[in-house]
Order: sequence, then C-alpha cells, then structure tokens
Amino acid sequence: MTVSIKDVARAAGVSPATVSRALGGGPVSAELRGQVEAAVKATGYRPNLSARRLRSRHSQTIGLIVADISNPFFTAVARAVEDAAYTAGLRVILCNTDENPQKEAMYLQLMEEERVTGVIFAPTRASVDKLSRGTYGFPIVLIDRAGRASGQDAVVLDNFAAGGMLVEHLVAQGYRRITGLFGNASTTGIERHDGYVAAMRQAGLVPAAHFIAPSIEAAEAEARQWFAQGTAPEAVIASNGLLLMGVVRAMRAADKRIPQDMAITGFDNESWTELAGPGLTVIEQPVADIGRTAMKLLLERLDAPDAPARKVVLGGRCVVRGSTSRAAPAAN
Amino acid sequence: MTVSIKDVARAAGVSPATVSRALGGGPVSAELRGQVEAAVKATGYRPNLSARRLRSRHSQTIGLIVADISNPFFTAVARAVEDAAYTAGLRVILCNTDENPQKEAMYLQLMEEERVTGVIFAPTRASVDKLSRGTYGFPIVLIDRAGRASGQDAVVLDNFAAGGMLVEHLVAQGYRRITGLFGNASTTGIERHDGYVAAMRQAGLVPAAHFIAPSIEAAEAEARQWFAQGTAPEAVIASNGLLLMGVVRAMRAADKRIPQDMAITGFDNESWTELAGPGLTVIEQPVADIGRTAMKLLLERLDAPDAPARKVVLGGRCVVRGSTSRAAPAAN
DNA sequence: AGCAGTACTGAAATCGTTTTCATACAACCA
DNA sequence: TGGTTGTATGAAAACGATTTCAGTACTGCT
Repeated sequence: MTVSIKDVARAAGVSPATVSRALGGGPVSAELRGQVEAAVKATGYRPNLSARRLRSRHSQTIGLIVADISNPFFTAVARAVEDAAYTAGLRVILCNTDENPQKEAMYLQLMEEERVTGVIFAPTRASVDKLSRGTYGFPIVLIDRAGRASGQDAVVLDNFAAGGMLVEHLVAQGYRRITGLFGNASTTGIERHDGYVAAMRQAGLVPAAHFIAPSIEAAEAEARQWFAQGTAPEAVIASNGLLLMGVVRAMRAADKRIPQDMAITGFDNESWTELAGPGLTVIEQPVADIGRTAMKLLLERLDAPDAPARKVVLGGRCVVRGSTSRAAPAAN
Repeated sequence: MTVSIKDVARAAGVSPATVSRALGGGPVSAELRGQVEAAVKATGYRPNLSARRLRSRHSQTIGLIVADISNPFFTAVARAVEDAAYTAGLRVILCNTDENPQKEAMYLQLMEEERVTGVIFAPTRASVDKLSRGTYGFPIVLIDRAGRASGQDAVVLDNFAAGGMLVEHLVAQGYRRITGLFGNASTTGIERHDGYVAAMRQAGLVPAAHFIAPSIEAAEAEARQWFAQGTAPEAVIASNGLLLMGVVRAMRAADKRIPQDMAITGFDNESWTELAGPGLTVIEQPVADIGRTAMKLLLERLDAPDAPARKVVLGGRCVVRGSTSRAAPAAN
C-alpha cells in the first residue's frame, strides 16, 4: 500500500540505513545517493513523520498557544513566530484557547503528548501564576501576559508605561474626566490599568476604571449604559482592540460624535482603527518583534536550559489620530 | 527519563497491552482498570502520540490550508472547522500559504508526511485546476475557491449571484457608472466578476473591471489613481475585505465622502465594515456554515471514498448600509 | 609489508505504542 | 460431564523510521 523506506531501499539496491542517510545528508557516496534519489522519485516515497519523530526522539515542533485567534494582535504575532520557526527548521502547532483555562490545560497536555520541544504561550490571568518552570517537559515562553511570573521567560509590552502614555496624551489635549475600560481575563488589563491610575493621579485627576469581559459586546454594553444614563466621560481608554471596537459601536448606536461627544483611544493599531470615525488614537504594539523575540528566547532556552529566566519588555508607540483631538473644543 | 507505557504497566502490575486497553477503552476488568488509572496518575504518564500514530496507522488529524490567516474570513472558517473537527475527535493542522503556490505544494507534501486523514483547502487560482482526485493519499475538500474543479468535493459561495446582487442593489439606488475591483489570485474573483458583468449587461450598463493583487495596498493604489486622474466611478464593488479596505483608505486620503463622492460596496461582513464611514454595504458570507459543511463533506468522503464528488453552493446575504445610499444625491 | 586511519555500507537494535495471537478460566448448554 | 462459547489477559510482532555497531575497502604512512 503505502511505500516505506524499505521499498525505496529495495528499488535502489541499497539498505534502508543508506536511504535514511542519503535523505538526511549523512555520508553516502555520490553514486548511491543518485540511486536513492532516483528510487525516491520512482516510488513516490514520503517519509513518515511519526516514525521519524518516534525514533529520533525530537519532534522539531513547537506549540503556540494563543487566547483568541480572531484577534488580529495574535494572528500578527503568530505570523512572526511562524516565520522565525520556519527559518529555524521547526514546525508550529497553533492552538486557540478562547481565554478558557480548561482549554489551556487541555492544550498544554496535548503539547506534552506531541513531545514538542517548546511552547510559546499567552495565558489567561487565571493560569499565569500557576505555571512554574519544570512542570512540563518543555520550556515555555510567555507572550503578551506575564504577570508576576518569576522564573519564566517572557516577552511583553510595557503596559504600565503605555497606559500612562494614553492618559498623558489625553490630558495634554485638555481632557480631564477620563474613564478606563480594561479586560478582566488577562494580566495586561491589570498592568495597563495600573499605568492609567498612576498617570491620572500624577495629573491630579481621579481615575475611574471598569474591568469587563474582553469582548466587543461587553464593551458596547458598558458604553451604551453610560450614554443611556448620561454618565459618559470626556474620554475613554480601552485596553484592547475588542473593547475599542465595542465603544465605537456604542457611540454610533447612540449617535455620538468622536471626539466631540467623547474622545476615544486604546490599544492595538489594527487596520480598521485608521478608518473608524476620524481615525482612532492607539498604542501600537511591536507585534512582529514580539513574535520574533519570543522565538529567539525559546531557542536560547533550549540551548541553555538552566540559564536564569529573562523577561523582555518592549515599548509601545502612540499613534495619534483624530479621535483624541480638541481642534473643535466641545462645550463642557 | 520519560515514562513509557511499560513503566505504567510495571507500576500497575499488568502487561503493557492491558494498559493500552485500559486507556483506549478496551475490555479490561474493573479491578485492573483501577490499578492502571492509579499507576498513570502516580507516574505522570503521557502517551506518545507519534508512537500511537505510527502503530495504529491513523493520525486522527486533518489539515486546513488557507490562503491568508490575517483575513478574518479565513479565521472565522478556521474556527468553525476546528470546532467541528474537535467534536469528531480530530485534530487540525492549520497552514497559511500567503497565496503562494509554492507554499501550497510544500504544505500538501507536509500533509502527506503527517499522514493526515484529509485536508480542507482554499487553493490559489494557479493550483486549483491542477488538483485531481487521487493525486494525494488523502481526500481534499475545497473551500471558498473551487474553479471548474470537477471531481473534487467543494463548498463555496454563490459568487456569481452575489456579484450580481451588488450590481442590482447599486442600480436600484440609481448608480450607473459602477466599477469592479477583483482579486487576481483566486477563482472567486473571476466568478464575482462574471456575476458583476452579467448584471451590468442586464441593466444595460457597460462593465468596467480591474483585476489586481488581493491586498489593501494594491486596491488603495488603484483607487488613488482614479481620484488623481479624475476617473473615479459613481460606485465601486470590491471583491473581498482587503480590497474594500484599500478603497476606503484611498477615499480618506483623497478626502472623498462616502457615498456622496463615490459609493462603495463589496464582500465580507467583517466587523469594521459597520464602523467605516456611514457603514459599508457588503455581502455577508455564511462563514460558520462553510467551515461546518466542509468538515461534514470530508467526514462523509472518508466514509465513502468512491461516492461522486459533491459541490455545495451557499448563498450570500446582502447587508445594506450607508455606503450605497442615495438619500442625499450628489450632483453628477 | 604492515598498520592506522578514513569513508562507506549493511545488519540489527531501537523508539513507544497498538494489535494479533495464544491461553486461561468461567459460564453456559445439551 | 464435556464441549462450546465468551471474556480477560499477556507475550510477542509490528508500525517505519534512525542509530548503533561492526565490518569492508581504501588510502596514506612508516
């Protein structure tokens, strides 16, 4: 039925070992190598990766476990990881947890069964602190969310600084009643919140923050409520792309103008943010850098399993657009 | 080092065969089953999937090969496929070809080496016709793009009808100079184009179509040129989400209003289309249905390898928004 | 000529499972 | 009782590759 290395060996008139060596770049005479290549072509041989992985005892595979594959932030990171892995000769298994700790546990177990050489992981808040080095048979590099996570390699945004940056920008524009909307599933929400609070205090303003589910719907519901009750702030900071979109939706639904009725800013420079209303001011994350760096940390960790853990903190860039301008000051 | 089924067997005082049976739900007495479970827990045993797949000769895995993972259409389909696969007890390997035929060939080869049980595939125009049943060791279900593809299972949108729908909608709104922008990498572009042309003729209008690379940048460049040369049409139809975004960008850059300066409509009801300008009129594809149906066709194909090929054509829904309204007719 | 070293090659062991095959024992039936 | 099932179990083969080990043939050197 399916053609194995023995069939190729027979066709080439050599031993299976020689076929294996010829294909794997081992020491084989030019003559036999030619015969093997011809036999491979003639038989249509395809190596069986399961057998190869079993015997050679390395999978040449890493796992990438993200929280939400429909979030452009993660697809962008995934792309960078994929590219870096490819050039390192590794395959990537992409897993999507939907911010669900049970799925996280399931996928981590799957990674063990696949005998992956390492994992890049964006954990939920619930599980980030439970991770400890050596629990799993492979090294883990955290991305996007590291929490306190001592002892784990990680690459994250400087969330505290970024949260502060947005406040400072808004304050510079003259906004004072600034509300924050933060996701309650990840540690990034907390850190961005802390940066927001610190910068508000610094500016002599009183912070007003809400932690909500990280979904468009939750943010939209929250903002709608403000408009319904007339409690909308002058400006809002949304801690990720989904929340940002929810707020914009609510403003359209309530027929409010950006930024005249409420200024709006947040995280993740997704391509649509440029197009919504007057363009949205956002913190742009270095997504490609994050992916590349995570892969780099992982490879270095594989080389030196016992080296101390490293946490790489990357800076965000504030992209200013119309959604936070005060060109035409509202009367308040 | 790593614990194998033999270690579990020893710990449980049974043979490896019994452990295998206990874990796989075979006939094992309640007593031994208990001992095995205890031993598994005690040893921290994790089955080696490579060994399992090698011996059992089925991978319980399917491949999903898409053209662009950053296109929300494909992530949505992927999600549906993933869910359906999960309930069928199958794993999914997700591959991204970037519309590159070489990557397609590479991933198809990889799928052979992984011995997947089947593949769901969105091929580029270049390779769709080269596929023929039986070339690969597994069945393939085409999605989104099927071309003429006789003899292949497929699930696609009724692109011809959808292309016509947009024209009819625009004509009903009073637009007459309607230009089409179509992606040149996929067969969907061609079919949507054909539907566009037919409907234009039907309405007594003369079609004007451009085939361009399926990227935001290409569409933006094209539309910018219109404005620079003063050749912009009254309305434009973009054959996918990327092209649509490119056109919107160009209009913003040229400071044109939607729909007064140019009406705009296209494919894929991505969440941002609701937010851009006055909201964009689009054809919504039944993404979840597409994924589910593809998985269903694949499973049925595995059951009946010799049944005749089936092509499922799903209808699109026209979501009307402000970008095509003539409420305030422009002076032209 | 003899010896050491180098470069290939093939036989056989091995990776960690599942599956086949044989066996033991109990239950059932005539 | 004795034969026939049927069920639970273990020993051993098998899956398809890589890797180890033991040559063999050559080369170069003394």
